[in-house]
Amino acid sequence: MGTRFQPKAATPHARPMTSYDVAHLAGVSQSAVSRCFKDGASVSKKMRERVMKAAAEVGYEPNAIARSLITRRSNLVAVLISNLTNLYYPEVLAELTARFSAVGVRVLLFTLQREADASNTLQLIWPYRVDGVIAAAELSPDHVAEFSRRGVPLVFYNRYLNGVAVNSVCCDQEDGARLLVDGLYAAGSRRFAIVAGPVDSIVGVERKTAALEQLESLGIEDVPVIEGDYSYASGVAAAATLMAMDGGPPDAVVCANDVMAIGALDAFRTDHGLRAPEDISIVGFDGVGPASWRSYDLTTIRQPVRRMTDAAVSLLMSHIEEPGSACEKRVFTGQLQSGSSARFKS
Amino acid sequence: MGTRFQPKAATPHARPMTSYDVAHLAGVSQSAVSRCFKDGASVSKKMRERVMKAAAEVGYEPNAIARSLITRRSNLVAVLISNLTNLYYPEVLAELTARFSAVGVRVLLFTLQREADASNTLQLIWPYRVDGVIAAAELSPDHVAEFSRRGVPLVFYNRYLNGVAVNSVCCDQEDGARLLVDGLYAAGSRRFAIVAGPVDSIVGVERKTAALEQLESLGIEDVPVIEGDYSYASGVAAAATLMAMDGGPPDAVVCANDVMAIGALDAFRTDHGLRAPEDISIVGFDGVGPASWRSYDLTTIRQPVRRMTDAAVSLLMSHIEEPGSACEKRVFTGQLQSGSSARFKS
DNA sequence: GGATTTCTTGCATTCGAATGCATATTGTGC
DNA sequence: GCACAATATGCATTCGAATGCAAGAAATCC
Repeated sequence: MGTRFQPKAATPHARPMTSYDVAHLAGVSQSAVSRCFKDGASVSKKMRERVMKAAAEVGYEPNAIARSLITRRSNLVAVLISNLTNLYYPEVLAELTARFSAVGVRVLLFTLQREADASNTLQLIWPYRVDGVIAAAELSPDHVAEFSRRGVPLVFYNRYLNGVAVNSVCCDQEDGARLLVDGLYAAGSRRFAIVAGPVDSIVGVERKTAALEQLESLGIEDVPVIEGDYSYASGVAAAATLMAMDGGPPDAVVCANDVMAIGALDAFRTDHGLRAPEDISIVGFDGVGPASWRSYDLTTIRQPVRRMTDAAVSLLMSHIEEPGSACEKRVFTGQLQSGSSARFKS
Repeated sequence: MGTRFQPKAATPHARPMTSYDVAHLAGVSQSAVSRCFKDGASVSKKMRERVMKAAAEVGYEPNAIARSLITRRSNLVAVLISNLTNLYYPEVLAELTARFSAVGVRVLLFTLQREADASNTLQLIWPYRVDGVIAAAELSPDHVAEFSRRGVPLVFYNRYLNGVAVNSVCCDQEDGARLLVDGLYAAGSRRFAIVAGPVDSIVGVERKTAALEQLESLGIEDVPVIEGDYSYASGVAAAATLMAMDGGPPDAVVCANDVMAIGALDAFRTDHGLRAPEDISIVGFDGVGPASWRSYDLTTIRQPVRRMTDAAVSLLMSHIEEPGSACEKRVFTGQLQSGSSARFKS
């Protein structure tokens, strides 16, 4: 077999231009180039023009890595999300990246398969010296302590830790749960059931607890609670469990999120022959897209994602600008979205 | 008003330890420390122990920024996604980040609101000297040329460019579309309609074109095509349009994605009183979660997301390791997922 | 016009880890 | 125990931009 000539790489892949290249071409010093790319720096108009012309000519872009090293500011934030498959999070993530983009910050994304991955994931984050972190995942108090020890600002999204000072942006779970319970009660429901989230989900527990308390204040007790995991399948399973209860199914089911509500609704109708809202009322929480689909038309609490992500970003940025400022919890009220999945009176 | 004492920042936020700190504590040189954190380097066992002990003691972690600067390897890849609200992408994104994580690579996420944002977004990416890019968004040939000029590996996910050499991982759209058409035809459907994706979506066009060609080969012509935008609402709208057609609605509707199929299905049933599959057969494409929900039970083509993301990651990594290797297009066959939304015979 | 202030600019150093080269140490063979 | 090889280590430099300091240029004032 004859030897073949190995063709050279198609392009020489000229390494990126540096400020020295630009400086050389423009006949000025490297520091001058650097200053031209920093606004507020002391540069004469003439200098700026010359440098910018040279920079454009060679296609120079400042190296963010080198800049980060000296300024100790990476302009990177990490976003931690526990399960992206939860229909609610993609919207949050899209909003977050858009808003961070707008303030010149790049997003490093980390998804956690299991909550236990948090420690490992944090180890991956530290070396990159991110300026801050948004966590839509469960972190332990120890984790939080590590953030403050390192001086890395942290903002929780729809979670927080009891008894630990943290920044957090939340939807008012209690208020939402009460609204839902009240509306169902006012429309005549008396036999309630709750499909809760997993016990390690703070918002899930809050929604459940608030609903139970509100029911109790209305004189309704011994409400059955089924634990789900926020998935469609667990909504379906919950419906089956509720159908098998002594005394028959409830007439109102409060679910800890929309997807379980949808699962339950589907199961009650398809598997068990019930009609909603005639035979059973079902409500959810979040206001995800599919909740508005004609087959479901769910009564739910729509979280104000825009305003919440807005708050999360500005909260994080302000802590980045002024390290050590006091922690803050910002709570937003969700909006009742009334559909035909429940007999409801607000 | 009296002046108040400004309390000092709660913690002094000791700046992160450096390799020099470790070296000093261990009584060795900085280079020794550096070598201990690089496997394959020539370090004695005794040295490694001493250094690791000192490192653990002060809580040292290598600074990835500094490392990137000297090695010219950021271990960062950018993932571009056009619309995260498309139900199909969150799963892709989660898989991608998990797989990149596994090979020690971090993901910078960029979401594009409008396709026109691509140029701007690329400008945000270059300064970070990412090692590579995965694009699930439309890029122009000029954009692609810029990648190769810069020597930055690029892998398209479910898109490509005609006549331009690019790396790409795709689901076999034609094959899937043919499968769907054949099954519908075999079950007796003769009056077809197509709900297509937007014209600037390559996969959408492929699915449509392949379906039309297959229909033609079966002797079915003049098939009405409605253009949608992949949203639920556009599926609903398409159903309305089809209902208003001369000669009544079709008996089989091939939709370019699941969400439009779901929208159409909902609309046909709820708004127009048709039953599926008795009166009308509807099929989708993607195999997203909601396609399997009881209310829909869609017949669709499930894209092998696991294998596709796997391929995308390894394709990108191999081009990072060996710059300039030849471009490759890897096509995966989707799997027919048969549901009750259509009369179907495979 | 000369003195003084205000801008501009360049020089030299810094950020923190990696690495080629030279030197020191250890190990091997006889 | 000696010569030589193999391995370990340190020194000095590098990556690319930012910045304190000092010197030079321009603007201001009287």
